[in-house]
Amino acid sequence: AVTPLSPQQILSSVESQAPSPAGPSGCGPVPVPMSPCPHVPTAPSPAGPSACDDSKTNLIVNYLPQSMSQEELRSLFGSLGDIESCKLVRDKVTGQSLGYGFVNYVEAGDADRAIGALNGLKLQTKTIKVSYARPSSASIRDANLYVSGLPRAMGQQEMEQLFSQYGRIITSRILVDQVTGVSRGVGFIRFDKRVEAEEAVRGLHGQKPLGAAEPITVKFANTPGQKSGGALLSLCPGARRYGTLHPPPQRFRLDNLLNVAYGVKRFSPLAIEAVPALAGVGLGTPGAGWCIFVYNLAPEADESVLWQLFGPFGAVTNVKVIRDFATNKCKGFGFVTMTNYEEAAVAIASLNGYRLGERVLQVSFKTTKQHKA
DNA sequence: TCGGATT
Repeated sequence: AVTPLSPQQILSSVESQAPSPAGPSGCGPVPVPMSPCPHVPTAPSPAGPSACDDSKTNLIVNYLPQSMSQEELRSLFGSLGDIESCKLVRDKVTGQSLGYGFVNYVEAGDADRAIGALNGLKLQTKTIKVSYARPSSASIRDANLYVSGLPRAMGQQEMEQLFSQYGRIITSRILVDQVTGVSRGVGFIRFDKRVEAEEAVRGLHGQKPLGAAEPITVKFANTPGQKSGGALLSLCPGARRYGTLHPPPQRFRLDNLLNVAYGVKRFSPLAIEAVPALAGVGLGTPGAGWCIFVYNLAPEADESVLWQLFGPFGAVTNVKVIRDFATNKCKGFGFVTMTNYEEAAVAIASLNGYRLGERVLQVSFKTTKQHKA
């Protein structure tokens, strides 16, 4: 039972925020699936060409803060006019906000004013995007592509230029390293139409961009919500069978940090997002985190070892054992991604030099890929 | 002895 914030409360909370850490696209790091408008007449519409035309009243709102509820969305947009319907899109399984929603006004003029008034509004750590929703249609579904192997020097504009020959691009993004801002060589392209995306896969998958050393891969993106498996294991890292290992006596906790630094009385997602230094490190920020290199794993080592070693130190979002392709044996190293810097640092300090059977682990933050001399 | 990557 959360009391919805009034628009004034939401807006006033904006004033105390630091500027949004916008990426190259000028937008926050939330997932931005563009989905068809959920406002679809279920009954045959009455005669008349404009009877079911929402194109001038129905808005899609992207980059909503994770914590914003449908009621808050309605409250914010309701301040600009009467709302016919309002829908925050949530994950089917978890009920978590997917960070976007739809607002359908009664009057087209209000929708137009809402774009002018609310597009670009900073809410907590996000900069919301307000635009007309495209009509719901099967042809715009599954039009989102995942691209990897991009040259590090390629920017968003350049990537769009490469793909735009296949159709109208709705959104694009290149993922960047959270510290250096350097491209991670992977990105997303959403086309207006699925057939355009299909053509782009046919035309660009395995191709080398002009001047590039490596070919890119182009495939349909995973639907948001499917995470890399095993995350739940980190919640029950009970195993101690690798010897005496002492998890940090003093766990670093977000709520403690907040209490100390900001005098916040209790833990809440809203409070996390209100703290600039912690922005984007909460739950639901896939792809972010601190990557840790683990060396001297046994050939038989598997992912569960890494979960068990690192889980006690805090939030682990991903683990990976690197294996030889032919033998499927571990090549002696692996990677662990942890959400919080402090927890990662404690894990490294605790596990570097840790004896695992006959082996002594070397654990450090991952370095940048070394290139040959 | 530092991958592949999924907003």
